[in-house]
Amino acid sequence: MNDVFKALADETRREILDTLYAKSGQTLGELYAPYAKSMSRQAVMKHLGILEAANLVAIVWSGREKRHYLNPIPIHAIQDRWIKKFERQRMDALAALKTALEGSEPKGKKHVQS
Amino acid sequence: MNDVFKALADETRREILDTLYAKSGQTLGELYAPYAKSMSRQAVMKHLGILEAANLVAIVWSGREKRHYLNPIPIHAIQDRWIKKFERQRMDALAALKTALEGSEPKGKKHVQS
DNA sequence: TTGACAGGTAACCCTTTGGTTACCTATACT
DNA sequence: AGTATAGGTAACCAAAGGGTTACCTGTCAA
Repeated sequence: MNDVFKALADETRREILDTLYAKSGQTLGELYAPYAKSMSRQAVMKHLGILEAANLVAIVWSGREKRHYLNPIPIHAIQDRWIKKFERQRMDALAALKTALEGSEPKGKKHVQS
Repeated sequence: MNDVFKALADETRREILDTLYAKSGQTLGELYAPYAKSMSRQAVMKHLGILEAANLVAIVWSGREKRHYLNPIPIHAIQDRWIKKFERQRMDALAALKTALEGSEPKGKKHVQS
């Protein structure tokens, strides 16, 4: 799961996933197009390689074309095994935070740092 | 939001959030304890600094002690503004992926790469 | 069969990151 | 007042990251 978090840490890679979300099965050439002015094809290839290694993208070759398919499973795994937990007690945590922030400056003995 | 993804990309930092989830309001010393054998207090401090910068953790000083509180909002934001979308069409994406994988090796003309 | 096209490999470069050590500051305790 | 305690700063380091350029390979179409 660490690979997935690492993969998602990069803006470009998240954009690529968004692009594949909009239309799965795109080739490297197609995925590269939007970045043609900002980075090399090889750079995009590296990003796709990382997404592939994290299993976020599955590859299907057809002839000389490589098609990229979004695999939603790892994202779901993160949602399910990690985020869900924090989501569950969100209000509790917020309440605790609020209380802590409130009770933190009486009588000048304690002080908060924004 | 990029800061949040970056912050979550590190295993240690995710562990720290887990620790704060279990018990919010811990001091640096307390949070450092589990890592005492594997890394320096300063290293843990840096991680906390990154979590703080990403607004995942809020600080309250009381005397010479620094209390760390989990802030669940950024995690919720990621869940809501990013993951939710993928979650929504999960089955569609999986179906498309499955179809692509199936239709990819007839007549030896096409081949799949695991 | 040859050339254009889709993609891959490798070496290299600079910056960021995660960690270290050494030393400093501020609060609390006695 | 003096010392232990909680935390902070700074300089430094090796490795990982994101990118580049140059060149190679495999497939399609004329």
